[in-house]
Amino acid sequence: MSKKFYITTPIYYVNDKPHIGHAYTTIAADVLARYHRQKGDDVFFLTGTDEHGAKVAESAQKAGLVPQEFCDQTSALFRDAFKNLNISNDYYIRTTDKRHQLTVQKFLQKVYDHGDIYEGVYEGLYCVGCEKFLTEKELVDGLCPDHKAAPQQVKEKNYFFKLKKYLPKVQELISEDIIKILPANKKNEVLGLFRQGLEDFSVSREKVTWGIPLPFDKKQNTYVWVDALQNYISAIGYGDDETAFTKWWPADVHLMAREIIKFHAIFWPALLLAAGLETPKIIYAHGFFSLDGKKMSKSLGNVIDPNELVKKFGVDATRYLLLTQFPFGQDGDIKESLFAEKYNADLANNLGNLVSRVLNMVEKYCAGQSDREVASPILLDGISQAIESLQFEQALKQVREALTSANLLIDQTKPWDLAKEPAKKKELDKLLAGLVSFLYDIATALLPFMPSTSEKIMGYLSSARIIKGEPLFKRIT
RNA sequence: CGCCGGGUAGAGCAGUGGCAGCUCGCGGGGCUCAUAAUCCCGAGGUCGGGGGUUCGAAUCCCCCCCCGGCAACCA
Repeated sequence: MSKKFYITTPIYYVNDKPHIGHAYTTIAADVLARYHRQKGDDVFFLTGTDEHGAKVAESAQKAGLVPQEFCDQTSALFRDAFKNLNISNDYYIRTTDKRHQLTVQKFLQKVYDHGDIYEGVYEGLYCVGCEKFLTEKELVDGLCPDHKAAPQQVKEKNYFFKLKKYLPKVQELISEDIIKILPANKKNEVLGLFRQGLEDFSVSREKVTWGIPLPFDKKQNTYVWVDALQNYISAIGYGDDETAFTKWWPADVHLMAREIIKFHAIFWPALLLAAGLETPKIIYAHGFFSLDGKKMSKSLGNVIDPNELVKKFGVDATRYLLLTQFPFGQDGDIKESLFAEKYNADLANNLGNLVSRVLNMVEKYCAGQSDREVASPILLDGISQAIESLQFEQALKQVREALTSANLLIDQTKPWDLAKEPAKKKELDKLLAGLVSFLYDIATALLPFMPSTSEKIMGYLSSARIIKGEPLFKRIT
């Protein structure tokens, strides 16, 4: 019986265009999804877009669109970007989907009936011009930066979730790794949040018009985070398709960037407990990019569009380059100028050229005939282990090292000399068969990372008459 | 004392107790199957600073300096 594997990315807020950070998380999730499929697991891989909230409504207005149209447009940008990156998600959820909205209402009703949502008062600084609450941080000299006006202290009726009631339980689940938070330093960070103290949080907004109405008070809309988190259960049929839901839930991995870990590690499990559901197994928070030492931000104008990378390097190289910049769990700096360098060194020279030289020799010296041997468990096991612990750069490093040693082996054994002596034909055949098998293993290992390249290599090697073919990665000059 | 990262060769980064490594770049050499690719040798490091633990520290502990991020609604 095959194991089920349910993996998610965060759903991306449509207030922004897809950038390299979105691509990074989604590619990583895709690698895991493809790896598990390759292993024979039954995989459900979810990604999508988060579309409600005041900011979206505001952006829509600026764009001269009604919110739904605006969301349709931006959500499509994400969908296209992921298609470009060869992302193999099984479902693409949008929080404006009818099915999702119904789920959110069912879920909240359940929590409400359970007595864990109560009426309270939200107090904050409200800017009439923006028609929304501002945080202290957003203010400039105590004024709204857009309207140059002092915000008013305003109270509104809100519904609150009894987070505090569930904190001890959630803390226990995290401490005991029932909810496993990775990497380990992120677990410590989350446990630190418990020590600093956490308050009940508001699950609704009275003045935000673009959202899902609360089932028990239609005048209020669901707070966007509460809405968003539930994508993980609505996508697999909570309250709608019990068979599917039972099959997939709980999630095996929620993958995300580190800035949203609190919502996933604390708020989300607490809400799930209140609704009587299981908590996710692993919450993995990866690092952030900085670009040339600067924080990636729209105002600095240093945001990289993943579509541009794909145009320049191709899909597989883009996937490879993003995952090999720095260890997955940490933050790291990247320089766009180094991409081409790494592309040439690792992909064109090391991998691409090795494939070329092997294929060419088989074509020339063996009339395109070569037998393949069985896979080498040592190489593949090491790589599997690295992938399962989400050490993608480690996995790819092992591939790189293997390629280097194969290049060395060719130089040492000099097949071109063997080819000159008919007496050594057998030795030559055996050598090349070994290399062909080796490349097949490499292609197997690379399948989750670079699916098209991997298939291309396998195709070349499996052909009845092996020929040199086209270079896998052309050098960039 | 707010919390969390980071500071390792010219550049970019691995490495969490046992001779300091990888990629690029640089200098020299080899090979010719291959995408001017590949392979070998070499130069280049007080592992931010100081103190401590240890037979042994980039790695563990303490103090300090510098850089970045987070600090309740930021996807």
